[in-house]
Amino acid sequence: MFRIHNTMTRRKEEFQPLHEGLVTLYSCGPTVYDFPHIGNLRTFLWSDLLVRALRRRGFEVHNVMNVTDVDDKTIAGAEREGMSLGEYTAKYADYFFEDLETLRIQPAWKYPRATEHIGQMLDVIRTLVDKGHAYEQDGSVYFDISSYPNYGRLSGVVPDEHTSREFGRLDSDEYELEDARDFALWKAAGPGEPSWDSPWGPGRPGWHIECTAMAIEYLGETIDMHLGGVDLVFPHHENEIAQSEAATGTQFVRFWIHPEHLIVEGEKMSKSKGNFYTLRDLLERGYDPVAVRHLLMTAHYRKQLNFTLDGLEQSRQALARLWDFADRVAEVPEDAEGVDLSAQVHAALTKFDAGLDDDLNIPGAMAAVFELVRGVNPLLSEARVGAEGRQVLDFLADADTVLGIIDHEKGSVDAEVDALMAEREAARGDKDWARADEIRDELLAQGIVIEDTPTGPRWRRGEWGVSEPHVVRSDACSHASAVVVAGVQATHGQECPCH
RNA sequence: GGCGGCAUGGCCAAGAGGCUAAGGCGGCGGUCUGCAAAACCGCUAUUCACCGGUUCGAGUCCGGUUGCCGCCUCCA
Repeated sequence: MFRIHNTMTRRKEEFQPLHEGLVTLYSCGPTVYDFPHIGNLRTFLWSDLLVRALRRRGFEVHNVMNVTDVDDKTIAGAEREGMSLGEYTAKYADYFFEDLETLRIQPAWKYPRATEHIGQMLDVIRTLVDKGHAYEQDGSVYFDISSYPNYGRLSGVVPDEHTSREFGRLDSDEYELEDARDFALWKAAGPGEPSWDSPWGPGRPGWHIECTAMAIEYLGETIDMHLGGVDLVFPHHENEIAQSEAATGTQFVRFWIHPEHLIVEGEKMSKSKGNFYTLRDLLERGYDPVAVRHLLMTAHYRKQLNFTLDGLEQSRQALARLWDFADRVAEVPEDAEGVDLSAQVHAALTKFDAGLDDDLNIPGAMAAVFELVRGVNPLLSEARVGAEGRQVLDFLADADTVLGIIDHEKGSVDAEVDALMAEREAARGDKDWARADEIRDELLAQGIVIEDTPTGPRWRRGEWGVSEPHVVRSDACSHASAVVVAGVQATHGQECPCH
């Protein structure tokens, strides 16, 4: 039984989809005007984890994430970089998709672009005007909040004239509105701005209407889940509800899910504070993207995550433990005799599922994985794990369909390393410790750690997460050429001018 | 100013009133090892920001105080 917190009711509720076996999920996606920062990515990651958890529960999931490619920022950005709006947004959309892939975020079912759904938006706006929920003024169309009595139910925020005036919305708005709270569904084109034809003259859609139109287009008038960062609760999601339900006359969203923001070193992330990170920034510092993924999911989604470089280091160590464990289990010979592990694996699986089902408690689920690691590790050391180790590997693979952090490449060593290891074994046989240690040091310098176990020596990477050279795709950023070799921090430490 | 959220060991972080307060990282001691490494064991929170209250019983519920964060304005 899957339970999830619903912002509308402010409590955890048992989830069942409207249509048996199929979950419809709409997640607010990026506005493609800049590189995604780690805060953006955390929200997208939680959307990914939700989808993965639902799929593991046996549901088919139709998840849609919009790409906002027309608004004030994209228009201004295209102007600044001397590109067309289409070229400009395509460039940043590519960066967005690259980052998702780097973080092992599975592709959504659909990624609709706002500019490709202008017709559907105009349909909704026309319906709202016809039904008396919206009005035209000077070529723009506004939603009449007073026509929708339930406004404010999601956020608890009901702006009144006093609030609006205090924050200058009246002054800053060049239009004369009947009600200061009303928001734009359609904006009349300004000079030189990209525009589309409409019954009210050339213009472009307001931000809120895009989600309504595209959600209805792909998922229907009532969707099971809608996810977005907490900052979107008001006014974005509040406005979505108002315009959607006013247009369709039926419930728009059954479950509202809002991941909290992350903060950096205890403070809100902002460019002016110098604590603003993109994924690329972290990769250039030599961190493994999987460590970033791990760190972003260490705190429950409804709690703020304090993102620190020290935390990234902790994640790196935790992954090293996990990966080395998985390798050691995988290295057990097929025909080895061993003890029964089914009870331990079953306990881990039970606790793992309980975590996922309880409002997506990934930290709790992850604890189940580590408890199994601690339970099986001593058996490995004593060579008491046999063919039953397969159960452990199956569990890890199963858990990883949600977590997405366990799968990794161990890589291989070349013949020269093999030869050195053999030579070292021979030296040890002769009790030539000096030569044996010399070889071990030599391999260590190459980033390869040798461990002597009861069943013979084994090798592993010395610095999981920083030893692999990681080159950001050259077309993504011509300055990003950071290469980290064998656990040695990159010397390329300059800020990229393009960031 | 209005509204909302959070405060758990050195760090990160679970914990829908009641077994000895998960898990990860780090530190110290030990076992194992030719020495290491890894792994494991023990120690590192008689206590959950502070003050009251409800209850047989509260980290978990209520009120207050302090601190931090967020929304109210573009924002994941």
